[in-house]
Amino acid sequence: MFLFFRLHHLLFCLQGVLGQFPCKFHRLSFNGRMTERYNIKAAEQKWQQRWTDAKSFETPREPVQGKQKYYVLEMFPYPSGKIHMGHVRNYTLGDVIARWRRAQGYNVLHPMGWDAFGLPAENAAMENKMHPGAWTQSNIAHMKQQLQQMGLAIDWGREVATCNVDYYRHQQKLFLDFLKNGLAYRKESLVNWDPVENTVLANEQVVDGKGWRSGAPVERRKLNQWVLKITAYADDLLSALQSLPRWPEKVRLMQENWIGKSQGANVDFKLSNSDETIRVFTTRPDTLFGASFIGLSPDHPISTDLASRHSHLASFIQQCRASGTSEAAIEQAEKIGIDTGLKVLHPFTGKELPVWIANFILADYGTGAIFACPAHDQRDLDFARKYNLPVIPVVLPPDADAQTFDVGTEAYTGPGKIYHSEFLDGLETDAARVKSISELEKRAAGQGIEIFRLRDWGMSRQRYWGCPIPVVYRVSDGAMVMLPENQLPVQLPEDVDFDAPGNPLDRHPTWKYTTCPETGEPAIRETDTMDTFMDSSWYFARYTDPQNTQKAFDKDIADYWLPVDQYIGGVEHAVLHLLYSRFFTRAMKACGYLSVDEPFAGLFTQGMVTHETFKDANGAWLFPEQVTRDEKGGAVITATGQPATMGRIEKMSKSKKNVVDPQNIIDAYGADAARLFILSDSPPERDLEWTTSGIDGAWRYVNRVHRLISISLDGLPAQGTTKPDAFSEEGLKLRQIAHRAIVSFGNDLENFALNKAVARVRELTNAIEDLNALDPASHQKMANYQNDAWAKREAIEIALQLLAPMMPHLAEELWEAIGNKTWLADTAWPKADETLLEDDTVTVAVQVNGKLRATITLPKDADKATAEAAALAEPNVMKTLNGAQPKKIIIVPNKIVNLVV
RNA sequence: GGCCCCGUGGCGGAAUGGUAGACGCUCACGACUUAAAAUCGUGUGCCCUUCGGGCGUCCCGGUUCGAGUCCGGGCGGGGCCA
Repeated sequence: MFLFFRLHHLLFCLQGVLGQFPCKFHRLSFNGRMTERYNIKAAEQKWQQRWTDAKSFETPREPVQGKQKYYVLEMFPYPSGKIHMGHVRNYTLGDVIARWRRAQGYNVLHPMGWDAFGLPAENAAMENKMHPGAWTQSNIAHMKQQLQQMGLAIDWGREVATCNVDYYRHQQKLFLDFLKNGLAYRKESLVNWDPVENTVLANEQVVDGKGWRSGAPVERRKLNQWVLKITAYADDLLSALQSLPRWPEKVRLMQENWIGKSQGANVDFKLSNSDETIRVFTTRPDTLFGASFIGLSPDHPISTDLASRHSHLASFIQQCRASGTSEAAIEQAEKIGIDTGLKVLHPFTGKELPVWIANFILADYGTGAIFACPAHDQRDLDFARKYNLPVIPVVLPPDADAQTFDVGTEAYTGPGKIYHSEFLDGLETDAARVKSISELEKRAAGQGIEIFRLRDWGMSRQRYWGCPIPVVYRVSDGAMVMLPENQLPVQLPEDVDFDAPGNPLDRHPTWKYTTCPETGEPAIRETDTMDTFMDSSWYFARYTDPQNTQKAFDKDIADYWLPVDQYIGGVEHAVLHLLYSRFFTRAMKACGYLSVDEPFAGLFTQGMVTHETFKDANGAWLFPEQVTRDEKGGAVITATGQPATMGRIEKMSKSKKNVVDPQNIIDAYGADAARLFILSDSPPERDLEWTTSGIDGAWRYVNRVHRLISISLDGLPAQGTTKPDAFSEEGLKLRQIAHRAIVSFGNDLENFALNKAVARVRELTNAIEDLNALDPASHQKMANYQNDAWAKREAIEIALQLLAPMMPHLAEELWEAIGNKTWLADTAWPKADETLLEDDTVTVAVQVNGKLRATITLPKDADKATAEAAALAEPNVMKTLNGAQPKKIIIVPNKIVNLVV
């Protein structure tokens, strides 16, 4: 694994491990001075220990008076075993913000914990014969130690793990409160059922209609499920997105699409041989005259009823259930249907329409029934063509001719003029919708309605490793009974086996048998557990008061800290986790837990960490360290000399073998270098390509800064020395660069442009090097040169303060080395001196016809006449003008002079 | 198919409508070294013979004194929803 690291890194590790390992790199001679080389390992450990011992980043439980609060949160990790580069990026971003806000004087909350329930622990239990709890706890211990090695400014005193009873007991109480407030209910609903694993699968766990692990064809099954009433907030969750300006537009849009509000109408079609009606939902009431048949979902009550009497319908419905329940699965499946023989009457024309059962109609969207207008809906058209049903165009596209317009195999779904539609004729589609609805309402045959794509949240999982649902079912009458608070928590039993498929709780010999809290009669526990998304839907609130044993959290404390000021995580949670958390916050408010509406005021979604991929001649993936690059950019397999093909640059993943283990990086380069590289190359919202040369560059910078400051120590004035009145030209320049860096660095952080912030601080250290590199003889000829040491100290202090959020260990170490007694972690953010931000002179570009011909130096805010005269006097400008008189002269003060000829 | 985002040197990326390429990576040359590594210095968009000039931000068109940036139409890549 370590082969790909260069030799010097290896030696460096050894030096760290063995302490005073005699190594010729250990001491370097520079400018005749012996300089200690930076011992990364020792320094990082030293400061981590100091911060821990001093509880530097622990936040008091009670609100701090006189300070504004700032809650920084990164999405907590699943304890899979060890951290990956995505974690490094996520937690480094958050740490920079937390340390920076802290230095700015905010009362910062920056906690960490573990999303610790979930399926992988059960899989591990099956494979390794290890209890899910033990597996999880040991993963947590290892990952915590890894995160601590990163030097994160985290309040570890607030650590939570969702699998601990201390945490999930409150979740059970929360669930009961939701239940009492009508926000949770039991519902028979369709699920993806894996017949081999005997469990429900989430849609994303169904791949090509088969269970992702068992490979068995998934069935649609009706099951009693616990459901959370997220749809009660559908409208609010949608409209409140506008109150979240600090969320990425992209995420708000994705949630908007997910909630999927549509305006439409319910239309009642009367059956021709009875008084019963079929209610359909449509978003296109303007196309009602184009209706050619009625379609029912296979799970519509009428379908079920008919199937009980007609075996050919029953077997058709059975066939439909063989595919998954997701919209994508239904969309991709071939459209099939069957004529029921029933007829309905069109509410406007009175004409008879046939009723079909079709597999592409969703049971729980709208009413589970549609009217089909094949001319203007692609799915309806495909279906109509297949079964030879009529296609009646009623919307004329803007450029089409009514006589010749014909629908072939492509439905026209755009706007246009209505025709073939009696009283709607001549109207535009939008107006026709309105008119059609009012006409339906007039005839009591329907009404306008808004519906949402968002469904209630089915949260039952037939799993062991999740939060138990605190209800029981009385055996005598089957009644569901909530457990009273004094019988909480319902703890998971420890003695479970994973030898058989299905839910170990369900087959546990004793756990599920209990008594009814109301009557004392025998009762059976709910053996489903909660979806792990519930665990992560309120952890941000628990962090505000994590040690509270009485309740989930104190209301006043949660109200003080929430909403989270800056939440950071991957865009893959743009919909589910973030939407669930927004729902939970509203539900918790409804139950009196807190007073805020939105959990996350600011959201930042980071890009992925990617890496190049390699394959051998047989197409098998290769680890990057198995491959050597040649000069021409090709690659060969190091061991065999066979050529390797370079694949795309992709997200790091074990399956493609393009992973770099952060542990190896921290061991070889140190946490600061890893943090710096992950911040420097790409804007945080974009994908970052991990490269060896990139981390090498960051490592070089760590050592370079250390060297720079080590060699600058001679002649540096003591900390707190009074500022001299005047500096040399060079000294003044350095001061200006330093103070401008404070401003631009701050702006960059405000905008999350951390790559630019890194560039700014590098400019500053480059400028300090420039001053050091000045030839002493010429420097000493400058006025006031002896005061430049003060300017240098100031610049170094500012540089270290700006570096501190990114490379905290190095910054602390050097801060101490220049004689500071207090720590950077406790030092206030520097303030820029206004007088140093602006120059007396400015460089102005001179253009002729928009093309740059010269640059001139002018006093700041010079008047236009001066600028014009200076521009015209430039030799190169005179040459280009060649005697011609400018027709027009545009002067933007301090920026540009444009001569138009 | 609809909606959204993105296209800038060899590479990652900078540029409130105002000097395109900050900062870094790569590479080349030089210094130091017996040598190498490390480090330091110089150069590095393309083209022309230099001073200097020409061309350059995916393509085509537009607005503007001035467009990487704004508008319209393409092409290419990605995301979400179908």
